[in-house]
Order: sequence, then C-alpha cells, then structure tokens
Amino acid sequence: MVRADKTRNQEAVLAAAGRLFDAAHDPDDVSMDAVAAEAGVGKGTIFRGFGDRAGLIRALYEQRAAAFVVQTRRESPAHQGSPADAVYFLLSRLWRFKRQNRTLALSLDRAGHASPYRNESYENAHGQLTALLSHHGEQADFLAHSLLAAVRSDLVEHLHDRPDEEIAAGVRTLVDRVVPAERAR
Amino acid sequence: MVRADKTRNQEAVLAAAGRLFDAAHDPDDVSMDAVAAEAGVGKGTIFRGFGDRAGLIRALYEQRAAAFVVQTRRESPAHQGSPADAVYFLLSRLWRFKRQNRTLALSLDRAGHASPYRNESYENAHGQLTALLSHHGEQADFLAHSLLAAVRSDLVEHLHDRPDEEIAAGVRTLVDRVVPAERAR
DNA sequence: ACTGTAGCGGACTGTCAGTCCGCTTTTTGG
DNA sequence: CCAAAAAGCGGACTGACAGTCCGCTACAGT
Repeated sequence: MVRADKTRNQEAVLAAAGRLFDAAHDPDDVSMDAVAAEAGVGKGTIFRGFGDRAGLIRALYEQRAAAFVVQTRRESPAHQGSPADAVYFLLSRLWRFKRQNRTLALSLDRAGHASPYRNESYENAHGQLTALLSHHGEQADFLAHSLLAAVRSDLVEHLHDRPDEEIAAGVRTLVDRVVPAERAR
Repeated sequence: MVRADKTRNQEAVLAAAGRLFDAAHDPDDVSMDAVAAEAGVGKGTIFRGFGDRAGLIRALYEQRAAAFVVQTRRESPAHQGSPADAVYFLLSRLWRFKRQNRTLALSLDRAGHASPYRNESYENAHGQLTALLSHHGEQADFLAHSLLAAVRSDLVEHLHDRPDEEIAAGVRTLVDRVVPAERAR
C-alpha cells in the first residue's frame, strides 16, 4: 500500500514546480527550496520523491507532454495525409509545446547529462519520426534526430521573436525537403 | 598600454582551462578555482579577464574554433564543387570539431542563456550556410539553423558511440535533401 | 487502540561562482 | 633613474544552492 500523503505530496510538488517554472524567466531562478516552500513540504520530500533536480524536471515535463498530446490529439485531424504532413504536424506541435513551456523546456535541456534525450517523450517522437522516414530511404534514425534538433527548446528560445508564420514556413520547408515527395521513391 | 602581465595571465588561464576541459568528462567537473590553480593565478584574475564562467568558456571555444578553421582549411580541397558539397563539408567539419572538443563544446551549450548562439563561430557558420542556401528557395535562415542544430554538441555526444561512417552518411543524406540538387531549381 | 514502519521536515554540509580590498607590479613622466 | 600613479593581482570571504541526514510524525495493518 502506498501511503496517501506520499501521493498527495508528490502532486503538490509537481503543481508547485509547474507554477514556479511558468512564472520564472530563467530556468535556474527556480530553486528546490522555492519549490518546497511553494508546495508546503520539506525539501527532503522532493528529493525522496524525485531523486534530484533533473528528476523533478523530467517528471514535470513528462506530465505536461502527456497532457499536451492528449489535448492536441483531440483538436487535430484524426489522421494526416502524406507522411510529410504527419511529420510536419508532429514537429509543429513540439514547437508549440516548447513555446508554451519555455522555461521548463529550457530547464530540461540543461538538467544533467544528455538529459533532453533520456526522456520518454523524446523517445516517442524519435520513434514515430523514424518510422515515418524509414519508408523513404536510409538514415531514418539520424534524420529523425536532426528534425527533432530543429525544434530544440533553445532554438525555439533563440527565435522567439520571429512571427509564428515564419517559423511554420521554415519547418514546412525543412520537412518537405527531408521527407521525399510521395512518389519520389 | 596594456600591461604585460595581464596578457601573459590571460594566456595562462586559457591554456590551463583548455587542459582541464580536455581532461574532464563532465563540463562542470571544471571549477573556476581549479582553473585558477592550474594556471597559477588568483581567481580574481580570471573574472577580471573574462567576466564570468561563460565568458571564459566562450573565449576558449572561439580560440579553438579559429585554430580549427585554419587547420582544416589547409588540409582541405581549396574549393568545393556543388553547394551541397560545401554545406556537407562545413557540417562535417563542425561535427569533427565538437567531437574533438567534447567537454568544452558541451560546456558552451550549458553556459548561461542561449549562449550557443551568441558566439562568433556560430554566427559565421550560420552566415555561410544562409548564403549557400539562399540560392535555393526560401527560409534559408531557418534552414541554416536547422542544419546547425543537427550538429549540436549534445547530439554529437548522444551519438558518440555510432561509427563515424554512419554519422557521415546521415549528415550527407540530410544535406542532399535539404540542399536541392544543382539543376532542380 | 497499538505498534512497526514509511515518510516527513528542515537544519546542516560541501561546493562553487562571483566579489572585494589591501598589496604588488608595471608604467609613466619628470 | 626614481617616485608617484595607475593598473592589476590574489585569495579570503559571501551568498546561494543541491543534496543529505536523522529524530520525529502520522499512516496502515491488525
């Protein structure tokens, strides 16, 4: 049996961390002490529940990513047409997510060693992309990494003042070139 | 007049930092105290000369990047054939550089805010790529960022156990698709 | 209710980036 | 060549933060 207070606390911590990351401008403006205080728990509780800072960030990121997938799936066309459309859809969704979760996404990038890749949602996206690309020539694995790199959170951050349409057009062009046209096999 | 000891010290610091980053496995295994000790100067000297940690890292990175350009320019074909070849050449050179300067490159990524982009050598590479791409359709700027993202140091790190040829083939494929073939205009 | 234990809190530790100021070295100009 | 001024130096000091530790609390099973 899992103790009731444990789950309650973990949720409080995630919620508190979410609030603080949303409010913060720079990722490391959010300290663990601050999260503990905001959540109304002791610091030890956080570390017991999430291991370390990176663990907390990852957990929160996963939670949000999962919610985002659910949400966008509802709003979106049930099925996309061409593979290029599907890839574009995936990438622009990721872009949007990272824009909406700016500070959190940046934190993940900087947390620990190679952490942006050790991450369920990255694995997911990479897997989907690889599948979509593997029908169209070699190096699907590497190309999938490249496409995901194009929506890296700090690139999103770097280009944050560009109008949405410009980014969308860029992503579209990239995808159209990388994913060969339907019958170009 | 610039004091002689100042330049001497700055050089000592850069050399020391270089040695330590080369030896370290993880970027933040290199502390400023360690650099000061290795260089045989006081800590204040480093901060006076480079501003902060990010400044030191950037300075060292620039120094190495400049040296690398000089070195590879000597070893390379005087001029590359197609634009795709030129782009491929640039990207694989960057990949090689980041592999050779693993820890340093990773440090730069994590140093301060958006620092991988606030960087002379990034600007250079981005400029060159944009020029090469702009003959072939729109969004050259964004595409240049994307291509550079494909050789981000932590992706290099993430794929460090893949054989060179696999990476090279991946980069080649990416470039061939993103840079339209000569007469495909 | 009673007891064993999982979980809690927050004081404590170690580490590190960055500051500060009295002291030393270099430059300048007489 | 020498003294005064300026520039730079070093390393003790500060503040902040991640992560640990252990005596205490409150939950769950009986």
